[in-house]
Amino acid sequence: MHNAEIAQHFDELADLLEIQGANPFRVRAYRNAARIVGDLAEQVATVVGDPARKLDEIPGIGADLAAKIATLAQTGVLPQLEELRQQVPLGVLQMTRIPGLGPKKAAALHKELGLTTLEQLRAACEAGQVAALKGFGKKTQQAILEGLEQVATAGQRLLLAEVEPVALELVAALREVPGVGQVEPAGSFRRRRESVGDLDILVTADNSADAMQTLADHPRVTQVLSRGETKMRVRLKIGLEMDLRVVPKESYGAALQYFTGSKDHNIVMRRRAIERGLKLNEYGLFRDDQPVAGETEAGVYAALDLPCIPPELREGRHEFEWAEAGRLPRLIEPGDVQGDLHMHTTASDGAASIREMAEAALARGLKYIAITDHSQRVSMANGLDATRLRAHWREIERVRAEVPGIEIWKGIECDILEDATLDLADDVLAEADWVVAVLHYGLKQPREQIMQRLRNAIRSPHVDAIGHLTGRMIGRRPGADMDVEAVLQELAREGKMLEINAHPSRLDVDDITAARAKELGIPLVINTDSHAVTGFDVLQYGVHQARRAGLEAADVANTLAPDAFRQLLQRRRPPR
DNA sequence: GCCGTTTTCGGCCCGACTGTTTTCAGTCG
Repeated sequence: MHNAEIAQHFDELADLLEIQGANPFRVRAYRNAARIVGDLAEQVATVVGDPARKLDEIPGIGADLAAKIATLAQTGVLPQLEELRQQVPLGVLQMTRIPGLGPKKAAALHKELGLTTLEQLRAACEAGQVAALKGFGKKTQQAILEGLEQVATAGQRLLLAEVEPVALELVAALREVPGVGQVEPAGSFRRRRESVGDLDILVTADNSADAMQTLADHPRVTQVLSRGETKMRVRLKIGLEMDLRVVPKESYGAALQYFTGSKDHNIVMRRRAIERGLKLNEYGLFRDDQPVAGETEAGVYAALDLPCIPPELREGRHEFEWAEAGRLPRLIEPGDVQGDLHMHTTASDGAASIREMAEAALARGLKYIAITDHSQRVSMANGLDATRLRAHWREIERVRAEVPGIEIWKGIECDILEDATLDLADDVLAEADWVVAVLHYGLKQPREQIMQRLRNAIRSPHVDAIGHLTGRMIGRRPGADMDVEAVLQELAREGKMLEINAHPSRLDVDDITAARAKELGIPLVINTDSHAVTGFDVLQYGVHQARRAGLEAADVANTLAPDAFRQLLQRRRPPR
């Protein structure tokens, strides 16, 4: 069983235990374990099979959880979970997805009214039975009825790039409000996660009323869900919920730290505060109610003996370990990138010519690009066969003279076919300056066939890098089933590069895989996969993903100057 | 269920808002 599935099992176990009223800290241990396993780059199944490796050496995993992980990895079944599923009906678990209904209330509905499905819950609400229950009332009953509708059209996470324009618009509107000081988006948006589940915006002001009214009246907002003195929650038209928090300016740093999260990161921060006889909350860092820090984020970290950890690293993974050891990476920045090695032109499915792409890249400060149109298999995208490709490359050579100041490389995005061969012959690929090999078709093939395809591609002397490794589309389709660790080992062995595809719906490879690639010394390349001159704008998303992986400029090959990149390529290429 | 230069037992992050309550539990982030 894969890590992601193991994580899901532990989360479900935690949900079920919570409904049964188990010790909340025990529940947290399971949730913790779900997150830890989900974040592991390596498949636990391989660790379990290795007698030299021990799962319970991972912080947060003790003897008991290690045994349960091993059971799940090997058998795919956890007896304790099966037993809980018998005891708690699925419908009761589903009730906790209704906003405002938590494990306690769901358990009460089950116990007091014998409800086991969402349909029964609806009927009980309509019959007025729920309002009569102790701890419930008319408003709760009405909220459940409305919540049942929402569960049907469940609020999905949105892509970071979908949320960004709306967030920036709301920030701009709040900055206009008289009396408002700083306005800053926080939460997973500030951590630059690939998708955002809800938006958090922090405001400093002595009086929250005007900021809250501005938000309530904003055309992007459809409904005010709750509104207090310092906190307001609204629903946005794009389908996301948003929290507005208002704090005084002396609390800005502490509040920004707190609302940026992640939850796991903050738990460690607060524990550090306690260890030092301090208390940390969103208003500041206090010793005996006297403020020690709070105005700036850096001040809060410094008072806890830490450098200011970049938001992208605040996931409760390795950031504290790195910070303590003085090994916090100097994260890559968008301006570090000098080349872009994955883009399309009108020769296949792009919207711009070679020259237009080169000029747009030059205008953005790039020093080199590789034109990588599709290979013939991608007929839908007008993919190139050998003849057309060679003509295209001659055209590239011609355009080089027209656009000085930028190097234009003859590249190809070569499909790795379903039968594990490459879409173009070796003699053609050998003429390319840059070959990025990718999976487009047959993503649902069995894992072993996918692995065979990737192995063959990586071992080809003509392939320089693997592009959008899994083929996933975030929130729309999963990637191909593969043993990522084995792929990375193969890349490291063969000295090949790995792409971080910057397109916001791909961001493939993800942060965890990129971090593991760095550990193995595999050079990453961040590419935009542009299909138009505006395509270059997505570079920042790839860089943010790299930052979340803890990558420095030195870990990303296309931060090199053109000559240095070419040398790196030559060193890593086997003789052709 | 995890963890230990305060501890192998007894802790485990902290506060806002709502609704149902007359002082607080549940939910959420």
